[in-house]
Amino acid sequence: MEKVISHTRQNYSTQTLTKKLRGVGLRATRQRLDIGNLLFSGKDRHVTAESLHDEAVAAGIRISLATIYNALNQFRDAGLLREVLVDPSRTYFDTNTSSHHHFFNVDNGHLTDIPHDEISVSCLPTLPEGQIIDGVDVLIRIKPDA
Amino acid sequence: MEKVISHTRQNYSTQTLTKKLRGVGLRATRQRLDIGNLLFSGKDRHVTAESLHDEAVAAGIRISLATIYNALNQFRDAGLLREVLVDPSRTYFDTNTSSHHHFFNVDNGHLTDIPHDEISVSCLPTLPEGQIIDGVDVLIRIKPDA
DNA sequence: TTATTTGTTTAGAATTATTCTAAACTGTTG
DNA sequence: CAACAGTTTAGAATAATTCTAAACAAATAA
Repeated sequence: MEKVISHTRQNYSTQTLTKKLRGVGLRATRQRLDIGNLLFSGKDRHVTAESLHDEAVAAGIRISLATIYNALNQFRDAGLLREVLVDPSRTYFDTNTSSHHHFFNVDNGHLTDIPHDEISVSCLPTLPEGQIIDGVDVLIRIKPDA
Repeated sequence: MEKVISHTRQNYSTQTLTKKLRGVGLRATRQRLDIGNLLFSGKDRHVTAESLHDEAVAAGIRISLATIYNALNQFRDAGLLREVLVDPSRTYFDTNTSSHHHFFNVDNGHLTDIPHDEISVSCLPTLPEGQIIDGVDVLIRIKPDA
């Protein structure tokens, strides 16, 4: 029986990712590197724990669903991901953490970013006593014409 | 053993409520009248299935949690309530169905309305091909100052 | 009014997303 | 490399919500 040495997946530099994780106080474990690789390699993405797990499994990555949940929550807490509210029945995460908003296609559940310069909120409202703004979310629900 | 005739709760006219329900194709059952009474009697409200059930029980209303879920979903589908996205772990309903937005206090979970004239979204963004707007939600998350 | 039909309620089971537990394991630091 | 603290994991636990199917009540027909 031979031991198979899995060759390193490395679209996004492992070194860069490691720094990113260490920078927010997380150890660069194999699992976090693997999913970080899936999340941060290319363009911005929107995932759920389940969808990311499916993708990892399809890519031959050995990782439990619980670890995906842990990592997504840690990444969010660390500011590496942003949680987006679109559907009360599941949680979506966005790799784009910059200030921007979303289109949510109610017909097929697809979520897309609205560049921050394409929308603006005139925030006149008086905040309740002693409160400050933690964040602003704009969600534009869209559906097929007619 | 005497039969107790429960006297009618009637802050909000039962007749008006009955019309409201019939108007959207729902039978005016005792349970729907009772919770309609809780929801539409006074000022605008924000509830969850659980919170409304607790309130009903406290008011001596006999109604199961499943019925609350059914009714809230039916009321929402009928346009009598509006679902508000604030917390992926539970669903909130707003009795104010007019166009308006929300403050969500992340510290204590309280939800308050922002009058529609106190905020505006400059909606320049180009919609994806063949799509139209179904609705726009603005959520301003607030927290205690420092 | 009574009978029939169809919609509604309900308890409890089932489902689903998510978190917890505690044991095995692995980065990291000295 | 030793030791510790952080991490992963399978599986159990939890919590919100929906489902099931039997009892019941509102609307309608007769």
